[in-house]
Parts: sequence; C-alpha cells; structure tokens
Amino acid sequence: MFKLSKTTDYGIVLMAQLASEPSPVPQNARELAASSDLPVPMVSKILKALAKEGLLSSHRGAKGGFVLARDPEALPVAEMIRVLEGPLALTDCAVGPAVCSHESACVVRAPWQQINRAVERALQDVTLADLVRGQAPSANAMLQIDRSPETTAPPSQSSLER
Amino acid sequence: MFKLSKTTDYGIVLMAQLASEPSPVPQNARELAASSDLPVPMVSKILKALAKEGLLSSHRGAKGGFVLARDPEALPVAEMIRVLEGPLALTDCAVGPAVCSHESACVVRAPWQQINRAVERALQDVTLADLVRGQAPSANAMLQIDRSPETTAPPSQSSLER
DNA sequence: TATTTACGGTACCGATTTGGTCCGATATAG
DNA sequence: CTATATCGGACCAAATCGGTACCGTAAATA
Repeated sequence: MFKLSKTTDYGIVLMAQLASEPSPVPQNARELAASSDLPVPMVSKILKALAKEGLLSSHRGAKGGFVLARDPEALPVAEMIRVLEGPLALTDCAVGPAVCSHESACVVRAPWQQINRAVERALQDVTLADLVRGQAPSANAMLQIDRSPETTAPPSQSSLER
Repeated sequence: MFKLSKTTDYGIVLMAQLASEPSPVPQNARELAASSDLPVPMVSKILKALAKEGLLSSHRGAKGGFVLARDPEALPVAEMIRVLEGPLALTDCAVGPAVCSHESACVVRAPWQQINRAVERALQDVTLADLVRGQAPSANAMLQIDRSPETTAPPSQSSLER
C-alpha cells in the first residue's frame, strides 16, 4: 500500500511529542506512551530505533529516558521517514542503480525518478519543528503547478489520527 | 515501507506499454507480459483489476485482449495508484474523518494533511501520457520552495527499473 | 454449431513484514 | 554495595503481500 508504516507513523508522533515540550530531563518510554496514548511495547521499540540512528539520545538507569539529539528546526520529515523505513523510493528502481533485471523492457524509467524526487522534496521541506508548530509552512507553495484541474482530488475533509 | 506495491508498479508499466503504441487492436495478457518481461499470471491478474476499475476495456474470445479505456493525457498517475492500491494517504488519518481513537493525544494532525495533499498533488500533475513521453513535464516546477538546502537529498543517480 | 482463444473470478500457498513479548545489560540512588 | 529503574537486543505470532493455479464464461472463426 502507499502509506507509511505504523512504526514510522508512531515514530514521528513521538518525535513531535518530545519536541513539543523541550524539557532537558529525559522522558522514558512509559511516559511517552502514556502521553501519546500508544501501546508501550511498540513505543519502546520505536524509541530504540530512533536512538540507534542518532535522532534521539538515550540514557539508561534510573531517571533515564530519551531526549532529542538534533535541532527540530533542522530535522526534515523526510529524514525521519528514511531512518524508520529505509530509503524513500516509490519504486525499487529509485533506490539504487542497476538493480533492475529488465532494464531494456522498461518503458518508464526516467519519469519515475522525477516524480520520486518531487515527493521527496515535499517531505524534505517540512521539519519536525514545523510539525509541532501545527502546520507545514510552505505547504501552500508546494502545491504549485496545476495541470489537471482538481478532478479527482478528495474532499479536503479534516480528519485526525496519526 | 514507503513505496508502491509491485502490483501498482507493474500496473503502471503495463498501462504505459499500452499507451506507448496506440494500436487499436487489443493486446492480450501474454503479449503484454512478454513485452514487459513480467510473469504472465501476475500480469493477467493486474490487467483484470485495471479492467474492472475502468482504466482498461477488455475483449474476450479469440483476438481479444485489452485496450486503454481512457485518454492518457487525462489520466494522472495518482489515479492509477488509487485504483490499484486504494486511496493514497500517507497516514491512516488522511483517508477518512474520525477514524482515530486518540484524537486528543495526537500532536500532529493538520500538518500531515498538508504534506499528504502536497504529495498527492505531485502525483496528480503527471499523466500517463507524460510517462510514455519519457518525462514528467512539470517536475522541475514541482520542486519549488527550498527551505533546507539539499542536505540529505541523495545523489541524482540515474538508475533503472520499474 | 463445435472448437479455439482469451478474459473473469476465486481460492490457494509461501515469503516478507508488522506488531508485540521477554529477558539481559547498565546506570543511578541510597 | 545493593537495589531499582530503564534501555538494548533477541525472539515469536499474526497479518499482509507477491505470486500461482484452476475453472467458468464469452467471443470469434470455421
């Protein structure tokens, strides 16, 4: 399917949670799970991954927990996604060169690259800080260029979840 | 992971294949599988789905096969994706309203909506015709708005596959 | 009308991914 | 030094996805 995994979804929420109250004292997995209303084991697992990848710094023992390891202003959503579920590529061919066994038969190589880059850029332009601020700043600007006049776009319904 | 399913991937290649040579005579599953170098059963399965959803029109019996049912110029990539793997939403919350059980605890509702819309728009702006033409026309334009200066963007390596 | 061709639907299997549990390592507190 | 809190890593069950096979139905041709 074309959506983020739960892991990534939760992960970003947790990062946002940590960024929203920049307390210098580490927050542990249980606290974060509680304040986000998410299952503790999953939260724990995700926090581990984030720490391992250097987005969070972890502290063990009593009064331990996690704190942000990087400036939210300089942490794009794209990178969080990349850390939590690998290189973001819509098709396999976008990840590395010459992975494809049927290069010759493939009709649509280059365009995918371009589309992929566009999507990536959209995710690169929003930072963690933007998320906690409550809106993606350049979102309107990102929507440039209207070739097809909004035919199939879904109703801009406001829904909520992570 | 953050990528299209094989089904969708293949499906778009097949659509492109059909669009690249606008022959009025239907092409059957075997032919299309051969020219795309893909397993026949899978191709067959995908073609069925595309026909069922109205993107292809099918003709049974001898000399039967599939032909495009819609104008490639007016068929956005977004729609093909939507047909093949459901509503395109990065997070579950973008699909419908009030699906979320922890609304109150969620920190990052609105921003996701905006990001999602931006991605969707990027995919909406490229048509099947663009794909077979060999490039996404507004790709450059889509990349507007640079807040972060190309920090983590991967090398623009040309790789190839579907 | 009989035969051949090719789509249409359903059911099935194996592999991968996802969501979740448990125990050991380590740092702080007293 | 001992006890306790908390992260770190290995491990397991379930769902999903990629891929396959089978049988029914429709159209074309002779």
